[in-house]
Amino acid sequence: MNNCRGDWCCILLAMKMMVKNLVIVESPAKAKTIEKFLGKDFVVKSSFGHVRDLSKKGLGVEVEKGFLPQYEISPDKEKVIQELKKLAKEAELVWLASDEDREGEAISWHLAETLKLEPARIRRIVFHEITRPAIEKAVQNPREIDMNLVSAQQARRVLDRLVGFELSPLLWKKVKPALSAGRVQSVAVRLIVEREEEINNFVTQSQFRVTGQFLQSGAGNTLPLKAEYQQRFNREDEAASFLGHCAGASFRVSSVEKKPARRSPAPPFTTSTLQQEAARKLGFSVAKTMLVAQQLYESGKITYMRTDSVNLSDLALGQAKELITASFGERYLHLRKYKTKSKGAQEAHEAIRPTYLSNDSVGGDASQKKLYELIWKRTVASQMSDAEIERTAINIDVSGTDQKFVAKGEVITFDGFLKVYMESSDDEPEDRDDQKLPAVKKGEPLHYSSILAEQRYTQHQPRYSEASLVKKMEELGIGRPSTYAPTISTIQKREYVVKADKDGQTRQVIELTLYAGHIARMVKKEKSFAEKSKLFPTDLGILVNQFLEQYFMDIVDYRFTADVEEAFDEIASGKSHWNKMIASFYKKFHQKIEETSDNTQRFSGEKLLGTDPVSGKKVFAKIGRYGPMVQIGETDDEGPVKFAGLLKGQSIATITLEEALKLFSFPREIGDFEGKPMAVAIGRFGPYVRHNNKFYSLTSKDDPLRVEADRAIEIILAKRAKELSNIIKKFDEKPGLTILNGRFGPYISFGKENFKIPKGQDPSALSLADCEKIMAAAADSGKTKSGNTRSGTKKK
DNA sequence: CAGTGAGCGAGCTTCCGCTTGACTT
Repeated sequence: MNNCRGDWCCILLAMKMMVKNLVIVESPAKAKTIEKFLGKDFVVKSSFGHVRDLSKKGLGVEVEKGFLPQYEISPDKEKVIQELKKLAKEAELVWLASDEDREGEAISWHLAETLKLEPARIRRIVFHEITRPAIEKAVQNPREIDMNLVSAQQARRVLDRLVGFELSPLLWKKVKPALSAGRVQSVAVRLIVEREEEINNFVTQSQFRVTGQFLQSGAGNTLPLKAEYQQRFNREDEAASFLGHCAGASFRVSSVEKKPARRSPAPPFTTSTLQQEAARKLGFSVAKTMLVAQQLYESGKITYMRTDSVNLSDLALGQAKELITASFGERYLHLRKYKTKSKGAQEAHEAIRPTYLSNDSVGGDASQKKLYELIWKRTVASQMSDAEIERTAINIDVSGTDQKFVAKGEVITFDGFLKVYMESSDDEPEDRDDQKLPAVKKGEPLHYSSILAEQRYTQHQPRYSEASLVKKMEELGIGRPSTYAPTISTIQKREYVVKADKDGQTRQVIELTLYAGHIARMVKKEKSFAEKSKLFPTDLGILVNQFLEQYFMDIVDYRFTADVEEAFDEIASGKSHWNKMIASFYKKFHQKIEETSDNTQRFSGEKLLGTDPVSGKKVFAKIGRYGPMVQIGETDDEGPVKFAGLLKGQSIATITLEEALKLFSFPREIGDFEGKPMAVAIGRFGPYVRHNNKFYSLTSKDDPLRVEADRAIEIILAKRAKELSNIIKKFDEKPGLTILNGRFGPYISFGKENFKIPKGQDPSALSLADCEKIMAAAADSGKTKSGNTRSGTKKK
C-alpha cells in the first residue's frame, strides 16, 4: 500500500520503520501474500525478476578475460534497486527468497552484489509453495547462496548471448538486416519449416473402408449394430467385389468380448498444458492465456502461472479432499501426487491451481471466468477417481472370408473424474467407439441393412498451432514457461512464421453402398480438413533456416539444448567450471562464424524462374534487403536491373514466371476520378491507390493486380468518410488546428505535431484558448522530460 | 508512412529468462 512517490518519502518511511528483516522475492503479488504470514518484524519487497543483465552494448562478455560478464543494472530496475538499497541498509538481516532454480539463485546473487550485502547479513531461503507452513519452515532453514548454481546460470546466460549476438549480425550481413537467431527461436522456426516440408512431400493415398449396419434376425426392433470390416481395400474394384460377396453371404456373431478399462485424469496445469487446453477448449492464443492468467494471479485467484511443476501443496490437497467428498462423495476421491515428465523441469513453484478451491467461479470479465473455471475443473478432476469403463467388441463372421466385422462399444460404468473434466485432444476425433450396443449372443445370426465402402484419404500431419508448438518445445526441453509466449511472438515479428488459415481442398470420394442386394455407386465431394490459426513458414523463415542448417547445424540441432543443459548440470553440481565449458564451445563456434562471414556469398535463396520475353533477360526470385522480390536481368547485363516486391500470399517457392512478370506492371493507371488520375502501386507498407498526391491503402482482400476504378473510388471515399468522422472540432480562426479522435483517444493536431488531451476534459467543449493552453503545457513538460529521462527506453 | 533492391558508409538491428506497469500520435 505504501507507494513511494518521492525519495524524501522513502527516507522518512525507512527511518520510522527501522526494518529488522528485509525479505526479497521475485514477484510483488507474492510479496503481499508472504508479508501477511511473517508478521511485523519483516518487510517483504519484490525485485521484479532479474535486476542485472549483460551490457547491451557489444557482446557484453569479455572473451579475452575468460568470458568475464559485463553486468549492468537493467534500466527499468534502477528505481527498485534504489529502494531496496535503502531498506537493506537499515535491515539487520536480508532474506533472499527468490525461486529455487538456476535463475532464482542468480537473482539472489545479483541482489547481494548490487546491494553490496555483507555475507553475514544474508539469509538465502527457498519455498516451493506460498503457504504459511512452507514459509515458516523456509525461514527456519536458511542457507548460503549456491555459487555452483549461480555459475551454471552465468554459463546459460553467456552461451545464449554469444550464440545470439554472433549469429544475428552474420544474418544481417548475409541475408537481411535486423534478423535474429538464437538457441531457442531458431529451433522453433526449424520445427515449423520441417513440418511444412513434410507436408509438401506428403503423398496422399486412399483406401476403401467398409462399415456395415447389422440387425438381429429375430424381432426387427433392436438397435442397429455398426461394425467395421477389419480389412481395407486399396482399389475400388476390390471393394466392389467384396460388397458383391456380402450380398449373398451370411453373417454370424462369432464372439462377444467384454473388457473393463480405466481412464485416469490429467495432472494439474503447468504453463504449457494450460496454454494447450485454453487453445483447444477456449480458442485462446498463447499470449491471451498468459495475459488472463496474470490477471487472475494478481487478483489472488490462482497460484503462479509460469511453472513447469505438476505438484500441488498439501494445503491444496486438503482443500480438494474436502470439496470432492462434500460435493461428490467419498467414492469420487482419489488424491494423487503427480510427477513431472518433462526433462528440463526445475519445479520452483506449484502447479497452476485456484488459491481457494472452494470458489468454483470468480468475478471478472468473461475470459477470466472461463479460464478460472478451466483451472478449477482440471485441479479438482486431478484428485478424483479413475473413470471405469466397460469396452465391448462384437466380432461378426462373414461366410466365405476369413476377416471379420467388428463392432466396438464403450459404456462408462463409473464416471469418476469425468463428472468434472475431460482433457481435449489435438487429433481429429475419428469415429469414437461410444455407440450403445444391443445385447447379442455368440453364434447368433445377423443380417445387414446396409454396407458401405467409402474411400478414405490418408492425411498429412497437422501444422503446428501456437500451443502445439509450445508442447513440442517443452518435449525437447527448449525454452521455459516464462519464454514460450514471447518466443512465439518473436518468430512472428521477425516474419519467419505467420499465423494463417488454410481451407481444405475439395476432393472426390467414391462411395459404394450395398442395400437390398444392390450396389449403388456415388461420387461425393468432400473437403480435406481445414486448418485454422496455424503456423506457416515464410520465404524468409525457410531461407534463414536453410542458412543455419547449412553452416550451424550444431546450434539448430534438436539435441543442442539438451546437451548444454547436461553441461550446466555438471557446473551446478561443482564437477566442472563454467568458463571452461564456454571456452570449449566458443572456440569451434566462433571459428565457424568467422569462416562463414569471410568465405561465403550473400545468401539470397535466388531461384531462376525463366526468361523475360520482352528483354530476353533472366528472371529471378530471391530475398532482398526488403524481403522477397523478383528481378529482371543481372548486374552484368546491359541496361538497368529491374526489381519488384512479391505480393502478400506469393512465395518464392511457388511463384511462376508469368506471375513474376505481372509484378512489373505497377504503377497501374486505372482511370481518372475528379479529374485526376488514379494509380495502383506497391509500397513499403503494402499496396495502395494514389490519387491527387494522397495514398489510400488497399485492404488485404483486394488483389492489386485486379483493382479497377470503381473499387478504387470506393476506397477513396471510405477513407475520406472515416477521416471526417474522426474530426471532433475545427476552428475557423486557426485552420491548421483540429481536434481529432485517434487510436489512443482524442488529441489536438496542429501542423505536423500532435498533443494528447488530458483525461477528464471534454474534447468537443474545448475552446481555441484551451487548446493553446494544452499545447503550451505539453511543450513545457516535453522540455523538462527530455531533460531528465534516461535514454534507451524500451520501444515497442 | 508510400515506388527501396548497385555501391558507398554512417548508425542501427540481435540473444534467453526473470518480473510488471507505463503510456503511446
